[in-house]
Amino acid sequence: MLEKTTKVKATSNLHVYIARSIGERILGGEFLPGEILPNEAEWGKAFGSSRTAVREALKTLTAKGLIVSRPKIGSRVQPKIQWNLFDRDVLDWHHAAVDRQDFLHSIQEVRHMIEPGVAELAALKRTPAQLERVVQAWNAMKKAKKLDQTVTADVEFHEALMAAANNALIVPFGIIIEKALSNLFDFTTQRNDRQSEALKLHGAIVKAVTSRNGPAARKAMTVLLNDTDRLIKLTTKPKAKPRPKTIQTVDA
Amino acid sequence: MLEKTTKVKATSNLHVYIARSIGERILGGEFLPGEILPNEAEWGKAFGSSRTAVREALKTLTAKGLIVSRPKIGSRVQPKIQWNLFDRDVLDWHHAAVDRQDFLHSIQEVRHMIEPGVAELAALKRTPAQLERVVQAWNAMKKAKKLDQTVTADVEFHEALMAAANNALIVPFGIIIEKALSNLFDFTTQRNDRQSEALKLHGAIVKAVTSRNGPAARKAMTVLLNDTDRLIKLTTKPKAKPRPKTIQTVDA
DNA sequence: GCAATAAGTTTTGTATGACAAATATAAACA
DNA sequence: TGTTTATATTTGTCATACAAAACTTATTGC
Repeated sequence: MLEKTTKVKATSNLHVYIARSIGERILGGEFLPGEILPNEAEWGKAFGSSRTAVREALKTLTAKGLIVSRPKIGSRVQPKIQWNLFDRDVLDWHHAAVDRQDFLHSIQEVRHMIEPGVAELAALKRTPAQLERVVQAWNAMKKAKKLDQTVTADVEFHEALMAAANNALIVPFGIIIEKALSNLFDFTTQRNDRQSEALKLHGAIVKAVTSRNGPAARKAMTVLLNDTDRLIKLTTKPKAKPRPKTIQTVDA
Repeated sequence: MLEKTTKVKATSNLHVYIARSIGERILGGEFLPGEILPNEAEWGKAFGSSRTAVREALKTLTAKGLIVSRPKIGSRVQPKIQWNLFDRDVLDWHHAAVDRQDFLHSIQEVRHMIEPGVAELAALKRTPAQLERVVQAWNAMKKAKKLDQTVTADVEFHEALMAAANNALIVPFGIIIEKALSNLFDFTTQRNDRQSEALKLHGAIVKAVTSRNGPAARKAMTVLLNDTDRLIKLTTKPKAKPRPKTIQTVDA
């Protein structure tokens, strides 16, 4: 089968490459939960590698919750509930397997749950240093010339906010934000007009966090997210699908 | 306190044991972000194991975002932002390293962000089968005789709700819920009086989800979480702090 | 002197072969 | 029929060797 050489990232590590290859196939639905993968020797033959490299790859997949291995049984794909979708790799593999707009929609739903609360907590619990980081990210957004600089600063802004919320369990969400914004980036290369609007909305958050106004921070974040929703809807307007009719995978 | 025998888990797998040992030490702060771990040969000597087993353990830690390895450099502890705290193992290791009440507090903060939204989405997007699962979990809560049955059913209830929200990115939160409730379990072995109250609050969620009433579901979940907060405060009453002064997150 | 280049060193990465341990399945037995 | 015992398969662990990467130091050329 023809592997696409594009975007392969020239992985210097064989076991990383193997892990990604198998991981993508699991996330892509080729191996369903409950099914047994080919055994290690077979993978080795398939990749032209040693069993050692295969095993290290499988340990990676195990660590991410995708499979479990047992002697005599082999490696079985775990139920989806075990999958670590908040893992950067798993998220990438998942992303490659689902419709882009559905993916963005899922992300925005989660952001709407998390980020207003994050903004509020940040406003209430931030330290001066944490505020400073948020402010600097905002300044970077203002100064940004190219779009990728804007995206980088934008991601930093949201991650700084999360750090300012002073809750370790919130930090992992940064990955979601990053994914969302870098995806949006691809959509919006030509819509620089949105820039100033987005800047203003971020500014409202900065102001609220600075003045320790929790409810205002929450509200400002909600406004920003609504604006992002609008942007997504604009740039990815559906054409052929009168009824989206997204069939959701029902878990057992 | 009498540990349940399952807690030790008598890991039959050496590399799992090694991964946990090193993982706990990283989460415990013994190896700080940016620092280099001992090399693979040294670990092997320390554990009396082969380099192979150590390497598989390190691949596990790498997959969970704790370290990165490079030739000639060694394995370096990643910045915390890379750590997959939503991973069951990492969460356990983290849990072992922080104050229990702080941990529960962090979890509840996140639950307050996520779960009202989950309940609302579930009410709006659930399928009949998904509702059925929620209802059955609730029935199991009613029927439960022993406390551990209650906890199991409670976890199932919240996970069923998450599944009913029909957003793949929400599923990983189940781990957080599980952790919170099993922790609460240890606290509340003697407070069976709470049971009927909790049941009623869960019932309100069932009703709202059944009637597809999003806002009511959101509200009912918030009420339940506030009750849980109260329970935590009761069972872990602070001694030196006369005024807890916990800032309650208010939903819009 | 100093920059570019080469050599050396350390650590992870990969390969190979062997055997141990676990466990589902089949066979033997009471 | 139900229980125990073999057996085959697959992962788990070990030991050893060499390749590849990347930092450090020495050498070379100007």
